[in-house]
Amino acid sequence: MEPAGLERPILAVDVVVFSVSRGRLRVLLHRRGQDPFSGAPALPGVAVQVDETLEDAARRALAVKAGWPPDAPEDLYVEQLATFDGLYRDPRGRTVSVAYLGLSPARSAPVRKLFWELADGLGRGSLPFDHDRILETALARLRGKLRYTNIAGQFLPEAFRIDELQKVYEAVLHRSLNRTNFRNKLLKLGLIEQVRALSEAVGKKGGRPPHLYAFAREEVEAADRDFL
Amino acid sequence: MEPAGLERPILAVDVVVFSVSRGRLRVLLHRRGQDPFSGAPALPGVAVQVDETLEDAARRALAVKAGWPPDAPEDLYVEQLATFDGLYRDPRGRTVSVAYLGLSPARSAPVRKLFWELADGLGRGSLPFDHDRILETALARLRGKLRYTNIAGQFLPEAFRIDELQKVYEAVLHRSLNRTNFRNKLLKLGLIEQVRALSEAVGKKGGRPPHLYAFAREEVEAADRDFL
DNA sequence: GCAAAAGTGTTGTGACTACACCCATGG
DNA sequence: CCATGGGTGTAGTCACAACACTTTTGC
Repeated sequence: MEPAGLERPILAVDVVVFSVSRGRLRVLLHRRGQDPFSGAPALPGVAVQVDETLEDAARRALAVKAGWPPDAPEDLYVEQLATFDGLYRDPRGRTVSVAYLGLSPARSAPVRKLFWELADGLGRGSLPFDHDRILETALARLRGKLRYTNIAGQFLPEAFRIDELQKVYEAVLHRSLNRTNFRNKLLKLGLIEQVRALSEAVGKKGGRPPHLYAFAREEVEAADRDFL
Repeated sequence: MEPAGLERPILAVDVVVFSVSRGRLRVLLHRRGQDPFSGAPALPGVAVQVDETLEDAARRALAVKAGWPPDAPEDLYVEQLATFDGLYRDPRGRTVSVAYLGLSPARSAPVRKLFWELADGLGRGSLPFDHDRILETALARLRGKLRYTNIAGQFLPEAFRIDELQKVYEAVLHRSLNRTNFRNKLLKLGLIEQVRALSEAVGKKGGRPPHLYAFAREEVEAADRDFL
């Protein structure tokens, strides 16, 4: 019934990796090496091969296209975002792209260089294909999940100070939060718990030494808020 | 391993259409006509063609596989759910499937026959491929969106009584809700608004005639609840 | 009048906001 | 001892669950 041959859409993946450093939300982009849009910054992406999962393809895109360290992708947090269709145009033919959302803690300098500051311009007509829309969707998902999951832990080391966590939230949501209530809310929700007092006050100029906290072990989807 | 030639995954769509009738949540299934799993009930799905969008493919699957009326798919609400990978095995080779979630109001008898009651067994080892997991994901999405969007309107006609709406919520969430508070909450959220008093009391045996309500026009994503 | 269903009001509880205040450290 | 942050307490407001009560119909 169906026409045989190569009359099928090409399946690809694109990856949006966010990171927070120096109080700013940043996104991983690479400069395209081939046409179309050669030289333009874009989300890393590859065509999916028959013998790899979508998530594997996403990690491969980071290594092959963006120069991510070959060992590092393994422990990077990634989740599927959505599948994009229609706007895509490519000389190779019709392409459907499964987008992935990745979150990375601040890392070594060579990796940090891959990230671009998420300024107001980015994501509004500045990226090729439909990457603007993918980026927009990724940011919306990230902001949504901050509210009711422990996903922000992916931006930080195992143990962290509450003020570090608050900076992450403020960078992602792009507005300032009340210090006291931020603290109380996350603690009462059971999202984070105190680990131990900070012994090493690294390069502080004063002030009471903070405690260290960690996100609760389980992948908290924070108790589906009841509807009535 | 894989036959040479088509060294790319096959792209397919599967559709989960829910409906509520007689106080029960139901899902559209069809009996497969070909191997594998010939004769077993399954979600309707087709391979995506180069010249159609994913959503078009999803609507085509309903018409071709499930016998959905050819004119009706146009106004059926559908949204993309997620893309499934890995578990899928098919003689034609590696397949990646983009799942769609559809919501249908109660309709004519021939269409109603396509729906299966969502009993406790369904979705737990009873469907072929990874359709159990797709169904589970669809239900979770539907329940989530009930809480903060006007999506439930897709199950009902333009104007409806509040008790009808409550039955929809109860069927989907699978628990009973407090009549008074259900009413107050949806009204205060601004999700629904009164249209006019009901003139025709169709076959009622008594009681005060209800008002008619409608969902607020816009696709209310109900004001992103602020985080602090 | 009485049952039945729709619609309204009331009260207690708990969450969130916006503060003021106390604590522990470096210089 | 004071500047600098970390940590705790509190009062007002608002949303919400539970439930009693009133309204409007059919019979």
